[in-house]
Amino acid sequence: MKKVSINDVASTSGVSRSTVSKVFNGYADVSPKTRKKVLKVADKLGYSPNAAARSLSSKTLRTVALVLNNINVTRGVTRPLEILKGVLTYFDQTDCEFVFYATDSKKQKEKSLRRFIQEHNISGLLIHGLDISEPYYEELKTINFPIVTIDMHFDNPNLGTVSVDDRKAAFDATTTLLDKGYRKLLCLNGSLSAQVTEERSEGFVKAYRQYVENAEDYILYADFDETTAYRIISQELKRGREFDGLFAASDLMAIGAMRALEDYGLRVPDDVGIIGFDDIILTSYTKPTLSTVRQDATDLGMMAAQLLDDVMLHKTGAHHRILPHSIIVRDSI
Amino acid sequence: MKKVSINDVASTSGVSRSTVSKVFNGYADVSPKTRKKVLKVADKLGYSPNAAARSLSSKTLRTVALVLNNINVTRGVTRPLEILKGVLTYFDQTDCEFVFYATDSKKQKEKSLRRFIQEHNISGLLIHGLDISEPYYEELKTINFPIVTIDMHFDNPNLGTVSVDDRKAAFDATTTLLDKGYRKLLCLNGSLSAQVTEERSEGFVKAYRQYVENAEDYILYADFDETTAYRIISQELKRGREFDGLFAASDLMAIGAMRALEDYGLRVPDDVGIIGFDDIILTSYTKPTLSTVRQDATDLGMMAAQLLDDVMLHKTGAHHRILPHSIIVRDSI
DNA sequence: CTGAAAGCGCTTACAG
DNA sequence: CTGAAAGCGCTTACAG
Repeated sequence: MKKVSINDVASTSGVSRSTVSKVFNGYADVSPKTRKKVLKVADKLGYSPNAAARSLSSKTLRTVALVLNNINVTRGVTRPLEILKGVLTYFDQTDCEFVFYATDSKKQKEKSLRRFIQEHNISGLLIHGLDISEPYYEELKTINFPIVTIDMHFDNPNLGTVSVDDRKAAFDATTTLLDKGYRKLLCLNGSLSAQVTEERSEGFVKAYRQYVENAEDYILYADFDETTAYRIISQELKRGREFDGLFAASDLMAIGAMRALEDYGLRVPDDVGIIGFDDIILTSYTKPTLSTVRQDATDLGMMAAQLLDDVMLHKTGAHHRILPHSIIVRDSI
Repeated sequence: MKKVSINDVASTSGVSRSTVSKVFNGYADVSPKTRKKVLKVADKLGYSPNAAARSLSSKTLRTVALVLNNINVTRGVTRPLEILKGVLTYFDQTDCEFVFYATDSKKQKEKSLRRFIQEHNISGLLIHGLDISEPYYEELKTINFPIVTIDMHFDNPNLGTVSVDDRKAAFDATTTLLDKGYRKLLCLNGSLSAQVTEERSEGFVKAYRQYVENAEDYILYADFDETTAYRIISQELKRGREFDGLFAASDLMAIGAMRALEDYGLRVPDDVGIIGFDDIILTSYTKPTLSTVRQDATDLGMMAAQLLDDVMLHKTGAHHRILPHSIIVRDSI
């Protein structure tokens, strides 16, 4: 496959490079006749403008990046893929170049976000999945650049954010449990290194303190993982902890807890009602099926892309956009 | 954030652009002293070579692309993400630039693979998920370029391929069913528009014809999807089709079939034994848990990346590398 | 409406 | 060991 450049198109259609460029960039000051000829030749030659050259020379071409941290740590969690899908769906209808970048703690140490941005001439960036202990998290606190964070917010007024209202979502989940008549609740929250964790605690407390004094005391911290949840709940049961309703901050933890309860001889939802978070696919396949808080990750991705686009075009300042959540009631409560 | 270019580094460290470039490309003919100084300045300035410029000017820089078709059509299938992970894992340890490209039928019509390759100066490409009716499938038949296809093979000797041995895998799955004593089998195969389908049919037939005359007659074609599988199996049952063992060409179909059987009043594995294909996460969560053919998609991605790298470096010609599969026996047989 | 020329940020022979 | 210069494939004022 030999390369065909703008020069080839120019010479074989008998016009200058400038003109070819204008045609491909939709400038109006080209005669219809010329335009047509150029397009025809380009098509015959199989010409497509080189992205690197465009990115180098153009002042207006925008390239946006989606940075995903810790991809695929857990099988069964398709969230990153869904976010990616949403982001692509949005940017496919724009003229932006799209760059995807998967990172992790190690890579973050080697290359700062600023450098990545420079390297790829990024004009706007979406980022998801950071732990509060990671380098990029630190960097985001002070950076000034068109960035939209997904599921994380910072004090930094330069950053846009998109997420569900985690406080409200946790409040709603807890309230759902209470409405069903469960009164002795437990909240199996995620890792404190995740930003959403604290907010979910607050939501739980806000709802539950209508019934108990120190609602905080009924919160356990885990790591979003099924196995850990299984271990923790098993322990609690052995220690004699009594509860009849459980709000877990991830579906995987809810599933782990469900297994622990079963193994201990308790039944869901008769002895203990459970509600999870995320609405991953597994929730429809467990027995009993799992009630949960649904947040549509594809919508979240689209929303993030939209916000970033608005920010880049100065249609709006950076701010926090909320994705609506919903409570899905299945058989576990 | 103001950009810092090679010129900035050159001038503030008092050397030429050439020298800075040499430092960053690991050339040996730079004095240790100069190298150190340049690196220090670059670090202070936050300099990182611009990828577009490098890609434009360098004759040696390799950029590889992963093209994924129809990402995320089905929730719960993490395969694309796992492949991506494997590919990244491999290329992270090389000096290749990595480009990710999500496509679909519509995009394929708009931009040929050749054009994509030109646009991004690609020197090697990985591709997954094509249907035989799609434009890129057609294009791949004749293209001559370093390409490794994942889960598809072509007569085109220029292309490398990586996959499990689908014929053998289907044979092994069927044999497993037979070994467990099931004798009246049914094969619920995927769509004929997927390439693996025919091979799996062959594997099924090869194993089953030891027991029946026209093993072909016991193959049904669906589309890998749970709902369709449910519908088809329900129909067959109503029509009076009798079988005590089912090999499904995807776990999702196996699950759909399982539900159809249950709804019809049959029990798995007592009345009908089921084995699926892929080992998606759901298999461990259904009741009964699902036996299946395991293929590790992350390994597949790594293997594909490895092969592509070898081909690009002329360490080997394009050929077919087989990923080992294994039979996972769970409660459904 | 068209094209010559400068420039984007690099790399790479090549001369010294 | 170092640097001047050409070139990668484009875009974009600018002159005509």
